[in-house]
Amino acid sequence: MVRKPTSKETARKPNMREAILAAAEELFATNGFNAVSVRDIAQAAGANPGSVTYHFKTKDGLLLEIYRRHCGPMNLRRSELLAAARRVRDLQDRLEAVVRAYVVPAFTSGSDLAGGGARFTRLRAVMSAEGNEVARKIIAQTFDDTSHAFIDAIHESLPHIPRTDIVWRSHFLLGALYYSLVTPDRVSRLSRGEADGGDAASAIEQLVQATVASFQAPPLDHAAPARRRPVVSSKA
Amino acid sequence: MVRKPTSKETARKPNMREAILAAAEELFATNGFNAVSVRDIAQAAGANPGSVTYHFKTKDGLLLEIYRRHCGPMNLRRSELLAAARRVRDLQDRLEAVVRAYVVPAFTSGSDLAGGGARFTRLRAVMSAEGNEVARKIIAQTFDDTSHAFIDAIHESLPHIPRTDIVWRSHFLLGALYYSLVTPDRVSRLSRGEADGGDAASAIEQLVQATVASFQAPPLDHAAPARRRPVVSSKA
DNA sequence: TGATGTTTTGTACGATAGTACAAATCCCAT
DNA sequence: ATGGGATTTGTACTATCGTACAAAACATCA
Repeated sequence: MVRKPTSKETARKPNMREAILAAAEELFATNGFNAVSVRDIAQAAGANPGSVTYHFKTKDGLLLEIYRRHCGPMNLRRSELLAAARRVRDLQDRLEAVVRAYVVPAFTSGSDLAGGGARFTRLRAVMSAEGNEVARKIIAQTFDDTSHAFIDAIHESLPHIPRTDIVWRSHFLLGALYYSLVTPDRVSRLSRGEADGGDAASAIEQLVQATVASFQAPPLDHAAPARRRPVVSSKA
Repeated sequence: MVRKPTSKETARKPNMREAILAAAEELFATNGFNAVSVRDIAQAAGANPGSVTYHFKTKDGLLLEIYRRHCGPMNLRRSELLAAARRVRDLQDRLEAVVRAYVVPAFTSGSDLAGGGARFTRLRAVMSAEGNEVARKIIAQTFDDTSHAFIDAIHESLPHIPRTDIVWRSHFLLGALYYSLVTPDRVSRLSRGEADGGDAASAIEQLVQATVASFQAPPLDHAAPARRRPVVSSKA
């Protein structure tokens, strides 16, 4: 009954619905789910609280729609980049390409929606931290496939590393990624202004290089920890 | 029946106060600050809602007290371990010791309080994600000194890496650390049961090794990205 | 024991939460 | 222009929030 594409393809007035989604996304990503009221969202969107109920029925429904809106495009983008990365010949280069395929869509727009994917990724980080039920369900059934695909791709590039280690390290990657989006100011602060934590390009490059190196670390499955070989040459 | 621990001194009945603190810590760390009501805390502690007000005045005051309770011991522990790590002769070993000195107290008890430091660290992760004001203030003025000390120590072991890169990578470390405590189940799930994300010893070992490798990655300050040399031998 | 200060209990209050719903408004095909 | 569905508005209801506060219960010491 909501469907009414009679003449002009889409809804004639997508403004309000979109504005509410954008406002909610921003507020949730910044303050968490529970700290933001429906009235806050409506006010930020220049809408009436009743409009939120009308379009999304409940507050949970609003969050759900935000996820639905982003998950598809973002995972699609990742799939494309991953497929391209898999075709890289050199194993070393391929590893970096795979990691980049995972990281880049999280920072840049996973879709054509304004604001880019960084906001949505920050939202995911916050929902994850809050243990939000709605988010947890969607995440597990939407992102686990993608995660497995990436883990497999990384494992291909590093066959001698146990899959378990790769899982841990890719988990660290996601944590680092989330945290970089949650508190970018901390980077600026600790670097005494020499780095800008909010600069996506820097964050991506730093994250990719650090992560590639972490994946390349020797496995630690063995009971007796093998003597690690020097990874950085002393040529300075 | 009960020995007398003291005559006057401090609280004669620390039970309730402690129970409230412990319950709040657990609930906040699991569900976030705003999702937990004072009544939830009181019920979990077997106390009356009024007791919370009596002991901590406000909900913010309760959170503040949780931080006060842990920050001191945890930073002390880190200082001790860092001082010991600094005395390690071999640069390679020292780097690992420094990273370990940062990671270990976050997982194991930062004090003698029941439950260990992991719960408090998880709490910090969640508060950070929610942008909690009370937490933000304490964090900046309590942990930044420690963070700088660790960054300096790492920089000592890796003089050829720009400080900016070290800041980024230690930021990633903290993010990975937080995320490991927030959603350990994801590790278990993605590894298909082969790894236990909740096992602190595994998490520490994996995190330390991955992080050490990431710190050792070549710097990327240069405009023209230098061709990275193979880090993993091709003997496999 | 009885007085005294501390802690716990019970309850109440104002504010705000999510949501429901009727009335008002808007847009487009007729 | 106009009728009718889609949207927006305004408002109200109930639940729960954080907090305050008086009374009850308790522990300690003269």
